[in-house]
Amino acid sequence: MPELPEVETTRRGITPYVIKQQVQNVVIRQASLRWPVPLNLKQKLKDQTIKDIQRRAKYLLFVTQAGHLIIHLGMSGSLRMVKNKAIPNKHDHIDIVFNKKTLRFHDPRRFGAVLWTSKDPLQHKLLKNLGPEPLSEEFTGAHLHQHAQGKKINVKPFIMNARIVVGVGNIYASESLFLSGIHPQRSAGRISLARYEILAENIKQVLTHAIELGGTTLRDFVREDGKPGYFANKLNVYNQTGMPCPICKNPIKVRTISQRSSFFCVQCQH
DNA sequence: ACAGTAACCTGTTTGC
DNA sequence: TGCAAACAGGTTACTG
Repeated sequence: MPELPEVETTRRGITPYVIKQQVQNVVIRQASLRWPVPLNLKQKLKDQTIKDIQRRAKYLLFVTQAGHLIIHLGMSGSLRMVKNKAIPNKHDHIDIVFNKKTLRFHDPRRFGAVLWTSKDPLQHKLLKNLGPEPLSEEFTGAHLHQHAQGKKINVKPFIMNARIVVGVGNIYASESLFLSGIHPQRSAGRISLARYEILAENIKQVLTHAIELGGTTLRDFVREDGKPGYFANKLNVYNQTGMPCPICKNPIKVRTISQRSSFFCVQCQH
């Protein structure tokens, strides 16, 4: 479900409710997620105070004195603040209970992850090989161009590779390629530096815009308060098969590239 | 090193 | 209408 804007929207939404709050209890109803939820999570988290919530790629990092709680939402995960007495629904796998409210992790497909580390979270196996944040100065067209040299992979899966740049998922990959006039199946190694500079800029723009609108709700993404994000109204090509291209009015096409649906305009993208 | 594919899991949509 | 196949916002792990 969530790409970077949805994870960032979640982070901003829940932060006011959990910052400086002490964990009263941890309830694990389902420990079988993408990786097993640590059996000692309750023991680690209980009585800890959440100092901050940071984000690296699509991982949320809950900072405490004793270590970091790492949460990834996978394809269908969401975090919501609920009343402490709220009765759990199906797929409400984990509760982090605070004094006033409860943070509830919901994830039907269970591709998400809830982990704990006492060490530097950035050195965690899942985080240490990640590429730059797309909204950082480190991420540039030159960065993309440099890493694309000699690569035959299609540019769409290339920009979705978290070792190259993090946070660009299936929606925003299609959207940023459209804005850049680049065909999703062009070989990554055969794109000029000038075009990569345009692409990097468009990735930043589209992610920033999506964050401002609270992310994209296609089916079940909800913010911490249960409301949707409004970027779905702004999509140019994603999920727009057959609709007129906003630029040339030709119908938008869909094609499977690297096992993912890709949406584009044959007229405007080369 | 790289490219392509299968896998993890459940719910919803699509097509016959 | 019913049933089965296809598909869904992510990422790792395996294959050749």
